[in-house]
Amino acid sequence: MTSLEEKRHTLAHLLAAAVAERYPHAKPTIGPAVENGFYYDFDFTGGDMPGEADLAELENSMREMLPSWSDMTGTEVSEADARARFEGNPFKLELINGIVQSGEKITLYTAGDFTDLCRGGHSEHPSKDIKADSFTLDRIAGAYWRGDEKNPMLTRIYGLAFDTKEDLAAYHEKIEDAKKRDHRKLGVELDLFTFSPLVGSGLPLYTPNGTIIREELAKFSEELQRAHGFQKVWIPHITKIDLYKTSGHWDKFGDELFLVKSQESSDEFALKPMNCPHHTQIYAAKPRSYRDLPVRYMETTTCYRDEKTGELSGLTRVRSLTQDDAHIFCRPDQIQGEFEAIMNMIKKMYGTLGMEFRARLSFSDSAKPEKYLGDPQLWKEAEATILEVAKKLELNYEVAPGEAAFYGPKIDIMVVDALGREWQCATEQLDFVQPQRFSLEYTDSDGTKKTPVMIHKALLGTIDRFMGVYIEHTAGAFPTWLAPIQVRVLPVSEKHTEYGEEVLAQLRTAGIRAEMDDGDSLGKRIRNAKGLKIPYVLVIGDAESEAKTVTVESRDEGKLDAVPVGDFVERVKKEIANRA
RNA sequence: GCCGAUGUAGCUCAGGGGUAGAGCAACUCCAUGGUAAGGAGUAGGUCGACAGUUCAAUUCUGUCCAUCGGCUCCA
Repeated sequence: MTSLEEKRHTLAHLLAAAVAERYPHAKPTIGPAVENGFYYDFDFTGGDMPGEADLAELENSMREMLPSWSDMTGTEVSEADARARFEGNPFKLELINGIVQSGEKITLYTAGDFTDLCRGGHSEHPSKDIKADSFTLDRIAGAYWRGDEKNPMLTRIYGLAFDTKEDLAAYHEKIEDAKKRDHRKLGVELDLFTFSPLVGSGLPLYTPNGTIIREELAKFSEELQRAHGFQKVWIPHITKIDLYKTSGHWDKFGDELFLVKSQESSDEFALKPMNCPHHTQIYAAKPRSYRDLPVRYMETTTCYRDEKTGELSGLTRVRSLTQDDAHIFCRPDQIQGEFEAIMNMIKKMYGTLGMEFRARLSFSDSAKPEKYLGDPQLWKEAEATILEVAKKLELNYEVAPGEAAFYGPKIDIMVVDALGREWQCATEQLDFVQPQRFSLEYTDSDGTKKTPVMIHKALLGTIDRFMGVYIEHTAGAFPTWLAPIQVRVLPVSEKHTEYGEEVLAQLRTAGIRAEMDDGDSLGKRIRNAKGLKIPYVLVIGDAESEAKTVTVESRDEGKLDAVPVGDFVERVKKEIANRA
C-alpha cells in the first residue's frame, strides 16, 4: 500500500522532471512531501523563471509524463558516480557531502527518464498509484536554501496532493471556509480594526467595536488574576537601554528594539519589547522577606517589537502587541502552587471561550546542558514539578525536550481553533536567570539572602493575536459578553420608534450594549443585523408596543416567543454575567 | 529583510498611452413596512506616493509605501 506521503514525495519528483524538461537550466535541489502536498526548490538563475501563470503548463506536463512512470526504482551508487552525475549542481553536491559524512548510502531513484538523488520513500508504481486528478500545482514562492537567509534564495513550487480528486476538492473547500473566516476580512466587515499606511505596517488601530472586545478580554483575564492574588502595576513604555543590557536582552534581541532618542540627555532609550525587566525593578525597590512571597504583578500593556516587515500579517503578527502579562517572584518551594494556579486560570479562560487546548511541556535537553543557565538541580526539580502539575490537572500534554528557553522550563499552551489549527497563546515560564542578573533577593527564614525564582505568565498571550485567532474561531459570531453590539432593536415602522426608544433605554440602563436601527425596510435591517452576527435582534411592532413585550430573534437559537422587556433584560444580563 | 504577486470610489471589482466605470455602502426623496437586499435620484476617485520616458502617463520604466503568498527567528 502506497502512503499518501509516498505519493506526495513521488509527485515532487514528477514536478522536478516537468521542470527539467521545460527549464533545462534549472538546478533541482530538494523536494519533500509536506502537509497537504509537496514542494520542490529550484535554482533558476541563468535562464527563465516560471511565474504563477506557468504553473498550469507544468501541471499539464506532469500529467502527460505520469503514464510513463510505471516503475520507480532506486539504485545505490558510489560517491564518485553521484558527484559526476550532479556535477554543476552545488546544491546536490552539498547534499552528497552530507550523506557521505553521515555514513549513509547514496541512492538514486529513477522513474521515466528522470533520475534524482533521493533517500527513497516513493510510490513504486506511480502511474498506477497516483490519480492524475488528485494533485495540482498551487503556488510559487521564494525560499532560502536550507532555510537560512544567508544562503541563496531559491524558487519553491508548491503542489497540493491527496489520494483522490474528492479529497483535493475537500481541501479547497476548507481553504475557502478559512478565507471566509479570515480575521483580516472580518475585521473590515465587522468594523473591528484598521491599519493606516501613515501610521505604519503592523500597527493596528482598533475601532470602537474592536476596542470593546479587547477590553472585555482583558477584563476577564484581570478578574481571573485578581482572584488568585495578582496585583496590577503600571510601567512606562520606554526605558533606558541599560535595563536590557543588564537583563541580557540587549545582546539577544537588540535588533528588534525600536530605539528612542532623547534630545535633552545623552541617555539612549528603547520602547519596551517585554515587561519583565521593568517589573523586576518594582520588586527590587524595597527589601523582601520570605513572608512577602509570592509577589505577583500583572499588567495588560503594550510592547513594541521591530519585526521584519515581510512577516507582518493582520493581527497575528504585529509590531505593537498588548499582552495580559504577569510576573511572579517566589521561592522555589512555591513553584508548584503558582504553576497550578496559573494553569487553573488558563483552563477557566479557554473553557469559557469554548476552545480546547493542549499543553507542551518545554523542557531542557539533557544532552546539551550548556544551552541552559541556572542551577541544574533546580532545573531538574522544576521540570519534575511541572510534570506533576500537568498530571494532577489532567492536562492533555506532551513533553518536548529541548524546547525550553535558556532561562527556564515552561508550559506552552497550544489552543485549537474551529478549523483544527493550533495557535500558541497562553504560556507560563520559569526564569532562573533574570532574578540573578538583577540581583533580586529576599531574606529567608534563617536570615540569609536568597534569590527568588521568577515566573512569566500570560493567559491570552498577545491580545491582538488572540483576537485574530478568536475572530477566525468564531467566524465573528462572538459570545454575547464579547459581542460589540449585543442587542439591536428593529421597530417595524416609524410609529414604533417611540416604544423602541423605551426598550433601548431599558437595555442600556441594564448595561447591555444595544442600539436601534430604524432606517430601511425591515427585511434589509434583519439582513444587516444577521451579517453583523448580532446575538439578539428585537423586532417590535403594534403587538409588542401594546403588550410592552419584545419579539426576540436569537442568533444561536432562532426565533423566540415574545416576552416582557424586563424578562429579556434579565436573560441577557445573566448571560453576560456568566460569560455564557 | 529576501523571493514572487498585487495596489482603480468606504467595500468587491471591470477597464486601459488621449486625465475613468459597475454593484453594494453613503446622502436625498418616495414607500408605513412583521423576519436575509422595496423604489427613484444625487454625490463620491491626484487610478498607492514620488521620479523618468513621451506631444500626452492612471496605463510604460524606476524607486519608495502598503497589502497578499512564501522563507527565518521569537523575550
